This record gives sequence, C-alpha cells and structure tokens, in this order.
Amino acid sequence: MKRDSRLSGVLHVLLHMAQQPGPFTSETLAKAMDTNPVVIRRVMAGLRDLGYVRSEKGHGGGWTLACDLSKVTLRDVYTALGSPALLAMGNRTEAPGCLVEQAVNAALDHAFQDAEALLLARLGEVTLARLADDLRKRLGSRKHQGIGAHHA
Amino acid sequence: MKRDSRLSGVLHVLLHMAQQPGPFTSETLAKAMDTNPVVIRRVMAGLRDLGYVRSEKGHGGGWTLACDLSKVTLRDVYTALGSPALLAMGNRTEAPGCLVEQAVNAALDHAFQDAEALLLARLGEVTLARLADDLRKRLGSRKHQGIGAHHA
DNA sequence: CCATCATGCAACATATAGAGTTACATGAAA
DNA sequence: TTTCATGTAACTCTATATGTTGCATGATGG
Repeated sequence: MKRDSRLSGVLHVLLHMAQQPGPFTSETLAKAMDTNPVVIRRVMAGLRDLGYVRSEKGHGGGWTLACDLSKVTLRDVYTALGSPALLAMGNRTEAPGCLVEQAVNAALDHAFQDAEALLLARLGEVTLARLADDLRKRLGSRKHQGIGAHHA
Repeated sequence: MKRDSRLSGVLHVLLHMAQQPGPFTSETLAKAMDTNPVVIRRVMAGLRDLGYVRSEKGHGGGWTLACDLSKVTLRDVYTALGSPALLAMGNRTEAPGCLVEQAVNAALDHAFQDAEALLLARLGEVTLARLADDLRKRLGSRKHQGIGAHHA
C-alpha cells in the first residue's frame, strides 16, 4: 500500500503559514508543496472544522492560522485528519472463531497497541510552536525568505 | 492502503503446524486459512530461506517445521517476510531541500522511529514457543482437534 | 519409465486507498 | 457584474496486498 503522507504534508503547510502573515490561497500553498490546490483543501478541511485554521472565499481570501500554536500538538493535527491508520500491519481476521488465530491476534495486538500508544504519545508531546522554533533554528542567520523561495 | 496481514497469516500457519506432526501441504494449510495455496507458498518462501521451515516436493511432501520454536521470535518471522513497512504513515519527501520540510521530517521521524523500535522490540520478546504455550492454555481441557476442525 | 503429487514461480486479475485532476457550484470582494 | 477563492463531487492514476491460473520442476510409487 502506498504510504500516507497527509500528516507530513499538512504540517508542512502549517509551518509555512506560521512563517508569515496570511492569508494564503490553496493555489499558493499547493505550489510550495508541489501538489494540487484541491489536495490542500482536502487535508485542510478537517483542521478548519476543528478551528485550527480559517478559510475565506473571494478576493483576499485564503487560509489563515486561527489557533495558539503552543496549544496544538501534532497529535491534534493527526486527529483533525480523521485519525487514519497508524500501522501498516493488522490481523488477518478481527474476531476469529479459531483459537489458533485468537492466540496470534492476542500476541500481535499487544505489540501493535503498545506501538500505536507510543506513537500517539510522541506526537502529543510536540506542539506546532515547538516545530516553528526548531525551524527558526534551522533557518539560522539566513535571511527569512518568502514562501516558495525554497522551492522550484 | 490495504492492511498487511502477512505476519498474522504466517503465524497462524506456524502455530497450526506446531499442533501436530507434519508435513502439511500448501493445499491443507490454505484451506485452514481460507485462502489460496500459492499465497501460502509465497509467505512461507522467506521462512524456508532462513531455515525455519522445510518444504518437500512429491508424494508425502509439504511443509515441516525445521527450527527450535523457543529460539524464533515474532520479529524473526517478520524479518523472514522481508521486513515490510510497519507504519502506515511516512514523510512526503525523504531528503527535502526545503528547511520547513526538514523540520517537519525531523519531528515526525523521531516519533516514527520510536514507535517502530518499540514494535520490533515487542515482537522480539515473543517466541513461537510462547505463542504455542498460550494456545495450549486457550485449548484448555478441550480435546485436541486436527487442523481444519476449527474451520468450516 | 510413467503417472501422480507437491512445490516454485511467473503472470495476470482484483481490491483498496492515497494522491492528482477536472468541473462546477457557492460566496465574497472590487 | 466580474473576478477570485473555497467546497465538493466525481473522476483518473498509482502502489500494494491479495487472489488466481498455468506451467515447469522434482520426488514418490507403481
């Protein structure tokens, strides 16, 4: 199966938005992400529904950050995307009658649940503000460049 | 993406094989797993290459366990399958030039790697022997039944 | 030797889900 | 009223796990 990159993508968008005042059109963001405006709208829809961003139509419209970046974690963003599957593996059958399969599922579920819980916990530890801080460090002394400057 | 159930499936096969002496034909195993013989051969191929099972052609042929069940962990089995992706999510771009994307990747990679490491560690803690023990407990006082008895 | 049985494997079909694209409706600003 | 921008449905494309068919290879038993 293809690897889900929506979380990675939407974080990229949010971090770009945090670098300068908005609003940003889906078109602008799509160019920076080398993708399609509709894809941007699609992944941003969940964030809008939870109030993390706002969208405006018409002239001067576009996307704006609408939350305290120090209050929103990567886990919140993940949830806003609809909590897609974290693990690429799963059990063959969820509620098997076969005792052999039950034993296998029990062992695997234990490992799977631990891993999922850890991943969610790690995502919950990182706020968007901390991500922006990290980015500021990476930018270092280099003059701040507008969105799109890093991209072709 | 569809959920990968190969590990779950091959463990089911191995555990069935541990319940009674072999050999077992792909056909028999496929029936117990409600799938196709070729699928069995496909997932078993990696195990055979690592010497965990043996396969014989012709009359009286089929699959036989060829390892010490207390020495082989679920992680070993996972590796034998070719170490397929554990996480359903990944970074949009692996080696991005964009500093924003680098910051995002760094944060996510940290969480991803922790989760993967934990999952592998958990799988490494469980041996096939322990799985078989657990199954024995589940079977309880109930008389042992031949392969296929639990299935339609 | 030959028929049968079983694996090995290539090739193709199917199903699912993320990602990309097109088209059009809705609504806001100039 | 024209233009701009989002909202959304409905496609296409792609990757991957899974299912299936067909045939080659090799071992067993007659």
